[in-house]
Amino acid sequence: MMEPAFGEVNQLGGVFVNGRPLPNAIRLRIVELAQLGIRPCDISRQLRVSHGCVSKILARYNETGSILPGAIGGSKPRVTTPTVVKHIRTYKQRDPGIFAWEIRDRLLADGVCDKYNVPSVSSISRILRNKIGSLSLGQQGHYDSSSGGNSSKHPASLHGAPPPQPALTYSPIYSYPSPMGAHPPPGATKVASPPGVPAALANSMIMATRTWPSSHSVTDILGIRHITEQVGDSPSAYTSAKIEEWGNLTRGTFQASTHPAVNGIEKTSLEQEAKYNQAPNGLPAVGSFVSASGIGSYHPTPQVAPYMAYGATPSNYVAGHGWQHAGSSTLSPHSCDIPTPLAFKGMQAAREGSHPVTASAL
DNA sequence: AGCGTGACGGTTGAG
DNA sequence: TGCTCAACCGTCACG
Repeated sequence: MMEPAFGEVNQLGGVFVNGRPLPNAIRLRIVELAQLGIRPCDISRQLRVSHGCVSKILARYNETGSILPGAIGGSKPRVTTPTVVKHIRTYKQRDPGIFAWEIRDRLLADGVCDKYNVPSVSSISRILRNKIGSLSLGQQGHYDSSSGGNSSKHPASLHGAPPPQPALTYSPIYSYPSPMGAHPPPGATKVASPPGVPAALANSMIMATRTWPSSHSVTDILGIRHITEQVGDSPSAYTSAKIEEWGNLTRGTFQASTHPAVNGIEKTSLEQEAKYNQAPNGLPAVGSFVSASGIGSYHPTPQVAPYMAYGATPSNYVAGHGWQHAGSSTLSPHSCDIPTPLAFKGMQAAREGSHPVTASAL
């Protein structure tokens, strides 16, 4: 339903899909530009992304070190897991007169829960009443403690500080078991490694961004250069491009810099993209298109079409980066005729100063 | 002019 | 299987 179809155009002429996050390519770009010293307002204009969004993405990046969007959809993990209930029951059995708030304290003290997932007093009361009280406190079916499988994403990763070390029960939820957990962000300059922030995620993104100085920089990673070429003129091209993009970009981004980067972590993001990738709208064309280009290409061929608005815009910029600047560029309705020169100069300068990004893309 | 913020209309996905 | 609902999204407009 409601497939992204064509997206909408914002006041700046940029294309976006209401309700959906901006492609990682653009998110990454925003951060990258910001790191180059470009002002948010200029970034906003150049990428044709609302300043509110730029602001938000940068703020989040500064806070979490991740450029990825938060987990969308789903439900919050339940705090009253079987394990918790089991403990509550135990407490109650040992001390029938125990108060809910005491149980709460004990759950914390015993490490069954941490402050982030400890049930509220009222929840505990409810448990006592519904699950335990009526059970006559007798041992009865033990809940299988592993239910935790609730593989959900949890919001905490992005904003809330996730529990330092979540109760086991939640490990799958709160602490993204990151294989990378071991090696903290090498270059994690800014990421204060937010507690619990999916280290992997942070890492990955960080790396993605931090590594960019390499020849494989963003441009490449993002494969933005294809923007112009891919964009057909037909609507379908437009669409497909968009969809495709979701599938590739990240993949490319992540893989490019950090291997396992992706695991689990931003499952959300990835999955989402995967989803997109699957041509939800059933456009055959899209599907094939996507997969075709998306498959395996390390540097995905990115078709950032819908957002070309941003890609196409600064032709100079584009050209400068070896993007296939198809002169005309323009593909979409709103492609961009909007001149956005200034900032780019600065940016370019900045870039050139540090590292030529050009070539890699080839 | 630039930026932070909240309302708004939208999508997503676990339960 | 379909629905609910709370999470997130980006844009827009206001201050």
